[in-house]
Amino acid sequence: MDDQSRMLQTLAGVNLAGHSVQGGMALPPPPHGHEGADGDGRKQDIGDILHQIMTITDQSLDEAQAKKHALNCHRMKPALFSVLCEIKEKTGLSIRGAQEEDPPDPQLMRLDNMLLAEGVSGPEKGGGSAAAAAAAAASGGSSDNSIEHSDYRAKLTQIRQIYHTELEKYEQACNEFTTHVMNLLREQSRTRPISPKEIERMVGIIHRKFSSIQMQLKQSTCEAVMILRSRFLDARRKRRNFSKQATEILNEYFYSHLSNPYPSEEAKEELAKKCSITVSQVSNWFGNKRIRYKKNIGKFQEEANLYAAKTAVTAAHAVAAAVQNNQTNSPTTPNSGSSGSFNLPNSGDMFMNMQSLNGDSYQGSQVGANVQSQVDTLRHVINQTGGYSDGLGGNSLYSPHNLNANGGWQDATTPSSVTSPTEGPGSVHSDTSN
DNA sequence: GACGATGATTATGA
DNA sequence: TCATAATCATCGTC
Repeated sequence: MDDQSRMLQTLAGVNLAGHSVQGGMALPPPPHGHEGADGDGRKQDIGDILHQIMTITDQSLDEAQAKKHALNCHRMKPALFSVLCEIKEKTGLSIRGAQEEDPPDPQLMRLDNMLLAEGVSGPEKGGGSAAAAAAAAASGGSSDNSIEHSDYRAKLTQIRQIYHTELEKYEQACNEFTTHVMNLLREQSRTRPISPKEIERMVGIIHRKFSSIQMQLKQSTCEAVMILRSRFLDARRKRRNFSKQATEILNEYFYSHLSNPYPSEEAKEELAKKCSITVSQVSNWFGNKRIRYKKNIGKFQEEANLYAAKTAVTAAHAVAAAVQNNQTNSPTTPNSGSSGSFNLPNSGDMFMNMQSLNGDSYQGSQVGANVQSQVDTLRHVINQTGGYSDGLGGNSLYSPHNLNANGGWQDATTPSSVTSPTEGPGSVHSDTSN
């Protein structure tokens, strides 16, 4: 037996009077029977009320208001009201039993977590995001991606702003609608039994509806962030040629350190700073350069000559100045009869001769950390002009005799290891052993 | 669009 | 961990 019929029966139990309802829904004919005169009176009352209730919606607003007032003042109202409340309470319990204790939506939780991690929701993370930072760290990049980072941050901030604006709008709309519904319910509670719990339940329903809208908003935001992120990461993969100046700096270093083109960390950092690229980009560049140079020495010959010639003068000047300086500082130094000019050998390690220039090593002299590289360059020029031939080919001006038989660069015997005691900490000389 | 140059990535080895 | 070698993907030039 359902609640409604039970209600009617309950009402019938208190002597429901039979009445046909005019102009509207017809109630089933009430049972007639065995009631007395007093019962007839109550039947009449209830019949009136039912009639009024059933016809109230068919009437104009004024008429309805008048009827509502009449109903409110009816002597049977409290009894009817309590019955309705009882029924509604039971109905409400059954509904609550089915709907209460909603477990948190895992999808919503995921969305929330992601938005939080990306810095879209939650407290402001300085406009940045963990993703951007992680991506930067992963690339080993420091400042190279600053432009992309700021771009990413700006876009993320935009998304964040839109998200919060929309969220605010939704919340406002939700609150307004809730208030409106609550007012309506309170208003209606004058004529029909609406318990505070029921209002609460209604509010819950509204909130659930709005939260589903919110979820859509969160989903869209997440998608936007994902797209932005993938674009950002793709952009990072994009190759951009280094500036001409940067390439020149790197090439100069490479060809002037051809005997050992392995820049130290410090050297890399300095090169990176000079070229406005990252240290890892410098490493990449040298890695590529080494392998490509080794693979096709002939192809790089011209380039090598070019850079060697370019730096030769500088190198010569620097070495000469250093020697002169050394002579000035130690006038009685033996074997200083070279007068700053090099007795260049056609074979053997030029560097060793440089070392014996003053009858001693560079220790104590201020020749500078770049001497070895300059020697490399000089050696190149010497080879070029002096027709050094190592049998690799007639056109090998700058012969790669730094490459060992295995195709690798000399390591332990490279000048770098020889000069290491004299090199200052700030030297850009390569000392990375292979 | 083809092609070479070049920066980045990845697998591998010492 | 770093260097090498191979490879990918994009850029720049013709």
